[in-house]
Amino acid sequence: MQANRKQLKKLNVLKSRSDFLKMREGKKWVSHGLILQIRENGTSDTRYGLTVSRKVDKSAVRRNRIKRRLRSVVCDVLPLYARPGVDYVLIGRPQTATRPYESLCGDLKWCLKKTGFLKEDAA
RNA sequence: CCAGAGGGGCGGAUGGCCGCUGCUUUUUGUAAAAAAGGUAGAGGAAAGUCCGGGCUUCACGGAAAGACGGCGCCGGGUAACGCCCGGGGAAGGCUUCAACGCCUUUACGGAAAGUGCCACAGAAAACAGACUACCUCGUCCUCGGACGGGGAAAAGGUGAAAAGGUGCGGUAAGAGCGCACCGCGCGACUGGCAACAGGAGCGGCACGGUAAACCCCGCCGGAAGCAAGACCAAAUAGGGACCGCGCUGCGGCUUCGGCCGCAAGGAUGGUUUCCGGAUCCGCGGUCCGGGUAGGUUGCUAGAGGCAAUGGGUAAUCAUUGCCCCAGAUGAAUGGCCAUCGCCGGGCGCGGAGCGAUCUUCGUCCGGUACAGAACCCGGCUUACAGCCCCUCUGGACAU
Repeated sequence: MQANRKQLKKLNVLKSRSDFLKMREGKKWVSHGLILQIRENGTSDTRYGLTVSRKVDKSAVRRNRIKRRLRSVVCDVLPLYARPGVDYVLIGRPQTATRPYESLCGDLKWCLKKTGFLKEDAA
């Protein structure tokens, strides 16, 4: 289920604060391990961003671990299952640090399916 | 061997698949860049942001004073410190008949520069004091008391603290009133760089505590911070300069290029027309400066590490040699998995022992901390699963 390298290169990172604020206009779906915000960006690029606020965990070490696991999930799932030309923002939850990795990948696919952005040709 | 105290150190390992950031090599490519390989990549506290610096900007630069803030035994270390090391004083604890000694703590300058405060109790508490009881004199009388004058700080009671303590002399009773010892103050002189220590002799004893109360004295401090600062600079709006075309009427001004005000007109908008209203009064092009998003830089070779030798009780310093050791920026240094360590507990076989119990090995379960560089150093404080080393104390065993 690993994505190959060519597909990974298409992923860009959301950086500016205004991009994140625009995500409020898009769709949102909550799963057990993560929250997905989704919005079409009008280009052919697939972009993603991560949000783990201080509300989730006060410890910077555990917040960084949550972000690293989410980034890994994004690299494994998005190139294969997500439609291009869309911005994705994953929001961490306290359970993200301890939930099994396979379940986290399943959570992201579930959110894609529920928001209607799952790629049609992916099984 | 076990337990405790103090000091110092370490802060899991190996492998597989897939990734991230910097530097670098080769190949491809006009270039941008891409691919493959190599190499480096979180901490003892990176944390809290509490002190001290470097660095940057502000004031042209410097000095002094005042205000404000901080610090405060002495000597040393340091770029500097409120930090560190050594020493001294004081307080507390242990041992001891006691001293000596050992350990711990310590914002520890000045109370004869001045001001303030010292509750309650008590007769009296800071220019300190006669309540009871003591001694004596006088008067009265119911003959042992009452009242009045005086002497006395020895006794009682109060308090955190009561005018040096004990003994002898002395006295009407007493009192450093006198003497001895102890305490206290001043102190020649001696030791020490100093803080300070010892102390001949002198003084009948006065001069309470509190400065984390005001204050006084000495020393230090300009302010803000890498979101500092420097550079490049899109879109949009707005500013300025120049060029080309356009510029109705009236009035005013004029440096004769034009400009301003009013009216008319035009443009925008609406499916069309008319009426009314709103907004605007030039349009196009080129260039310039400020400056936002964004980007580059500052950004890691430094009060740097490691080793040896030497000086010093130590903190630490000097010399020589070797080494280059994170630079991210919605923020890299990882994600997943396997095996093994380490610690705790259960079970099983075996071993030691009379026994309590201890233990090799195997197996199962649980745990494996605190915590993430953000310009960089020196400290302090706080958090921390476990493990190792040294010193001391107590206990057990053996001799």
